[in-house]
Amino acid sequence: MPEFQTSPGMRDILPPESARWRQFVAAFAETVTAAGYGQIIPPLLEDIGVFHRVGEATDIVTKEMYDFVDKGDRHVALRPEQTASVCRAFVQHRPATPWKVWYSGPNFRYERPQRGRYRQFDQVGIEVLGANDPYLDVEVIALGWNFFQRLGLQQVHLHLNSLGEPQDRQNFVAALQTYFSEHIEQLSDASKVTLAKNALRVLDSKRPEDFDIIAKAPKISDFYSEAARTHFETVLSGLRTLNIPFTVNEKLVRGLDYYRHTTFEFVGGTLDSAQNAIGGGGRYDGLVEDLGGPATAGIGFALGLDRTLLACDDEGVFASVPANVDVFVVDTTGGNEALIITHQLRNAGISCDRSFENRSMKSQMKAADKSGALVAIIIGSDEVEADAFVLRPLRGEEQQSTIPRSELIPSITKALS
RNA sequence: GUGGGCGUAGCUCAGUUGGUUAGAGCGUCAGUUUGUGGUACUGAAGGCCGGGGGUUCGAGACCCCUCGUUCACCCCA
Repeated sequence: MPEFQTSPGMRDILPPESARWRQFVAAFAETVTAAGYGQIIPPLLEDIGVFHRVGEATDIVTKEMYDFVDKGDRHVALRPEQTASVCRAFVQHRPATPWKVWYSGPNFRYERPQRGRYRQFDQVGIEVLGANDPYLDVEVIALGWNFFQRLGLQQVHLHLNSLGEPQDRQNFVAALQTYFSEHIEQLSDASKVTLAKNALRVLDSKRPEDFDIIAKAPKISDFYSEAARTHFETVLSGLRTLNIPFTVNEKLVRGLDYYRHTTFEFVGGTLDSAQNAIGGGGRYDGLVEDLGGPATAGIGFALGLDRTLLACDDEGVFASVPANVDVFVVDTTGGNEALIITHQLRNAGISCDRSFENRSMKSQMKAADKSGALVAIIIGSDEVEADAFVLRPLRGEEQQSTIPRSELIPSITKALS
């Protein structure tokens, strides 16, 4: 074992896997920029207060944050997510609304690693600040849906719920608290602990012994105000109009107080139930306000790369490994010819590679094959003398041919087309 | 934070109730008569058997600790 390895929960993404990551982010960027979203690149590090506002006194903040005091005595933290940073940026810069942004990049949470869960993990996401319109909810959800379609994931399900207006939510939580307290003996031990902290999250329990009592619990839909019901129904009918299938799941909740109205999750059909959520989001108000800005409506979602790529593996999408280069230059004269030709090709926009350390021709041909190149250019002493090169197709039955140096670029361009 | 599984070559793994120079496949590199890849054959390089301590005449195998990894719990902004 080497002396130095990655820290727990951190890993290197090497080629060719890294190419998949790039494609993933590129596909997401194309999906959302086509809908008018601009990219925001917030810093990895924020004042810890930015994140404290997100979830006061939860495990999130108390145990799972990468925080430290910097050399200027500032208490800072590596961002555990990007929504809070986006809201902080909104307050700091006050852009015109609606402000539609997308992001991608690593986040950090000090958790015990397991399948699809790392301490440094990448997410992509979008947020829209300053518009409280159910059609925007539909747009945001539809963009997530479109993205999965674009990737080729067939088995993603959309789960949807509404938490109502703040007052609805508050009434509902009070009713839940009363109900669960009356039946506390029937709850699992873990859920008893959860109840003491947040009654809403008990609904989220995946423990079978809780299922019965949860099934009989008060329903959020009985607490909706007229406005909340109208908002939610507009969202649902919008999704139907776009032919986006969904399941209303009243157990889909968010523990944090500033969530309201629409919440949703994208669930991977092939993943185990305990960790099948590959992305989620919802409408939130109050977060911008908590960070010192004006009361501002917000909605967004984030998708985790790791779990989404697991789902891609399961469904066999994204499997093709792209070739490294189109052309491979084989030079048996020592390497100077390859130096010149690769330079010319690259300047002409043609991808190419070569061998180093003056290996045997056979060895260079092997490297050419492995590179995935479509053609090899072969230069030996004969070719140097004739001021020519051999163009050898590597895929298919075509014969090789000798071509004058002056026709390098046109001949290669033709061979690749 | 809690509990279980697993750490042997770059990778995937064998390794017999503890017994002498630790193996295979893949990969890498080099050859198979002089300038041609994929297939085949030959050969080579490459291991403090995760680390530390202990038991033993003897440990890759057994015990303890530790680190890493993995699965689950927990949590999930």
